[in-house]
Amino acid sequence: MVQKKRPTLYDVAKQANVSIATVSNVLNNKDEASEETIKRVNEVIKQIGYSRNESARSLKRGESKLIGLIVPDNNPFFTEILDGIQQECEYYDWQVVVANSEESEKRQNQLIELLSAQQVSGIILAPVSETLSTTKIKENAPIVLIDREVENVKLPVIKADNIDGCYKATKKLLKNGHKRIGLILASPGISTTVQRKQGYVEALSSQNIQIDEELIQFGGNYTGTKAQINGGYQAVMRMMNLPSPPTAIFATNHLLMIGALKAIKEQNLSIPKDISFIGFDDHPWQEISSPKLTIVSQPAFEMGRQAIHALHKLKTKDEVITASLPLKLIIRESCGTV
Amino acid sequence: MVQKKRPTLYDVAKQANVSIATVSNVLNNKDEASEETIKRVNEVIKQIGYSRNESARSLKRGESKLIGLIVPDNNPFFTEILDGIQQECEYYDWQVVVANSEESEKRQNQLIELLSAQQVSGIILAPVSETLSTTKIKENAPIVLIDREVENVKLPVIKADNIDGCYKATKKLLKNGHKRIGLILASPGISTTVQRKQGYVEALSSQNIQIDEELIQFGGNYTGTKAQINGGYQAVMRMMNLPSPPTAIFATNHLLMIGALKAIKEQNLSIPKDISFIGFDDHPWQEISSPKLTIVSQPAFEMGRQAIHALHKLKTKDEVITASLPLKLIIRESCGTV
DNA sequence: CTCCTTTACTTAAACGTTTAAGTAAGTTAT
DNA sequence: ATAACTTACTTAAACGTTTAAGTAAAGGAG
Repeated sequence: MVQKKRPTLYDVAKQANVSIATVSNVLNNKDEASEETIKRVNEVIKQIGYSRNESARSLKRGESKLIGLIVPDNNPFFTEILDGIQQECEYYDWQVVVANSEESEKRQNQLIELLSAQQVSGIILAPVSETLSTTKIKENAPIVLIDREVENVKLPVIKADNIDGCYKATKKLLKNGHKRIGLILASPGISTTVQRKQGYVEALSSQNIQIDEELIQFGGNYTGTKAQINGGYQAVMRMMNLPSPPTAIFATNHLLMIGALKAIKEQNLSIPKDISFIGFDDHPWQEISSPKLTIVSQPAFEMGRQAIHALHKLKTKDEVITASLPLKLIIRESCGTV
Repeated sequence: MVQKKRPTLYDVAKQANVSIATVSNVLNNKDEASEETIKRVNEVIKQIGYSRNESARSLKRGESKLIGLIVPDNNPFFTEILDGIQQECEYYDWQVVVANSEESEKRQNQLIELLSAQQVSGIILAPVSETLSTTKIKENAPIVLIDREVENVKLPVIKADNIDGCYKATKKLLKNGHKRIGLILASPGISTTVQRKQGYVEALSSQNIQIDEELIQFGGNYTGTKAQINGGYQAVMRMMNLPSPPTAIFATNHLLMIGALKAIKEQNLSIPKDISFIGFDDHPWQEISSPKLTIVSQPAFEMGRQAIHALHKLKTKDEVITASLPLKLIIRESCGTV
C-alpha cells in the first residue's frame, strides 16, 4: 500500500516561483495577486494535482469542512433527511459524517464529543431524550436539532408539524364516522410522540369525544427494526382484545404501521371494510400495496435541507431559526370513504 | 454563537505539571509514564474535559480517523451496508463520512479527491463504472470496493455472489416449469448487472434452453427512485407485449421489482397463478405484502462489515482480501409451487 | 564505585495550512 | 518633487498534535 505523498503548498510555490502565502491567497480567492500570477499558480496546481490538506486547514482555522449528523437509527426517514442534508451541503462545500446514537443518550453525548473533536462545523442532531446537557452545547460544535426538540435549551430546530398532521389524520377518521380510534405511538420520551398524541387528543376533543387511554398504545419502547414492528403488532393485539375494540387505527410511524398492518391481517380484518387505517411515511412499496394506504407524509428531504440552512444562519448571523414543516395527509383507500 | 475554546495538551500539561509529550504519551498508551503520572494526567483530562483535536493529530500523522463511503444512491441496500460499516468502524475507532456519487463517474472521482483531502484512512467505494482511473488509486486513500467490481485494477472487493444467486433463482423458476423467464436488469455498465445476467444465462443453458434476448430487459438506465421504478414497470410492459410473453419474471433489484409488480398488477395478472415472480432484497414491508414474495436476499450488513475489515487488512498487512458472499434465495409464495 | 540499563520524563522540530505584519515598487495627489 | 497610497507580493508565526532525540536519576551488574 505505498501511497504517493500528496503535493503541498510548498511544491506549488516552488514551481510557480512565488511564496506559499501567495498560493494560499490564490486558493482562497483573496484577490491579492495579479491576474498573471493567479493564472500561473492555477496552472501549476492543476499540473501537479495539488489539493488542500484539509487537516492542516482545519487545524489553523479551528474548524473543518465536515458537519456531523447524529440519528437514532438508519431508518428510511432519516436516510431521506440525509439525502436532503447532502444536497444542501453541496452548496456550502461541506461533507457529512454520519453517526448512529442507537436511541442511547449516553452514546449520543459521546458522539457529540467525537464529532467536536473532529472540529466539525456543526452538528445536526435528532436527540434521543427530552433534555440536553447544557455543557454539551456550550463547549462543542453548534447544534441544530432535527425532527425532535428538547425542552431545556434554545437551539434551532427543524421539525414537522406533528400536532397539526395528526390532528388532520384523526379528524379524517372522525369524519368517516369513527368514534373509537386506536392510536399507536413510539416511545413516550421524545417530543414527536408527545406532539402526535396531542394532535390526536385535540381532534377528539374538538368533537367532544372522551379520551379512552386504553386506545392509546405505545409500541416503540424498543430499538431495532424488528422490535419496532413487533411493537406495532402488539399494540394492535392489545387493542383488539379490548371489550370494545377500535373501529379505526392510526399508527404514527412507519415501522409501527407495518407491525400494525401485520396484526390486522392476522386477525382476518379487512381494510377498510372491517377497520379503517391511517399510517405514517410514504415509501415506494406503497405504490403496490393493497389496499392503498392513507398516510401522513413527512417532508424529510426538505427537513434535511432546511437544517443545513439553519446551521449556516446560526453560524454566520447567530440566528436561531426554527421551522415546523407541514405534514401532508395523503388520502387513499385505507381510511374508508375518500 | 460564542463557542468556548477547547482545552489543549498545554492546558492538561500545565495542570498536571508535566510536558505535553508526556500527556501525549499517556493519551496514546505509550507506557512511558509512571502509574502515578498516568493517573494524575487522566484525572486532569477528565476534570477539564480535554479531548484531542483530531485535525492536529491528522495533520501530524498524515491520516485522520475518518473513512469515506461513496455510494451511487441512498437506497435501503446501501443504507444497510452503511449500518454494517458503522458497526465495524466502532471497533477500529473510525467514523464514516458518506458521499453520494449519484451514479456519475465524474462526481465519483471528485469525491475520491475530496475525501482524500480530508486525509481519510480509506475509502469504501461502490464504483459507478467498469473501470477506475489508476492515478486515482495510486495517489489517493486506500480503496476497498463494495458490491461492484472493476476490471482494470486489483483492489480488495467485497461483493455478493450474484452469479450463483441468480442461477439459483432462475433454476427455481425452471423447476417450477417455466421456460420463458423474463429478466429485468439494471444498467448494463456495472458488474452486478453483468453477473446477474450470467447466472440467469447459465441456468437456462444448463437445461438447454435457448436465450431469448427479448426476455432480457434493462430497466435501470436512469437514476433516481422514481425512474428506477418506472424502469421496472416499462420492462414488464415491453415483455408482456411480446408475441409470446414470459410466464415468469425475475427482477434483479428492489426498485425494479416494485416497478415490475406495479405493471403486473395493472395488467390484472395474478401472482403466482398467472405469472410467477422472483424479486430482490428483503425489506420489512414484505412481511405484509400479498402474495408473499420469493426473493434473492443480499447480506448487505455483512458486506459493510467485511469491507471495513478488508480495509484494515489492506492498510496493516497489505493484504488484498476479496470476498463473494452467498446470496440467499428465500422461497415464499410468488414463485408458484414451493 | 564505576559502567550500563532502565525508567520517566523533557525539548524541540515537524506536519501543511492561514494570516498578520512587513516591504518594495509603482501610482496618484499636491 | 515628495508624500501618501496602492498593488503585489514575502516573511514568519501560529494552530495542536506526534515523535525522535536528549537527559537526569535510579537500579543492577561486575
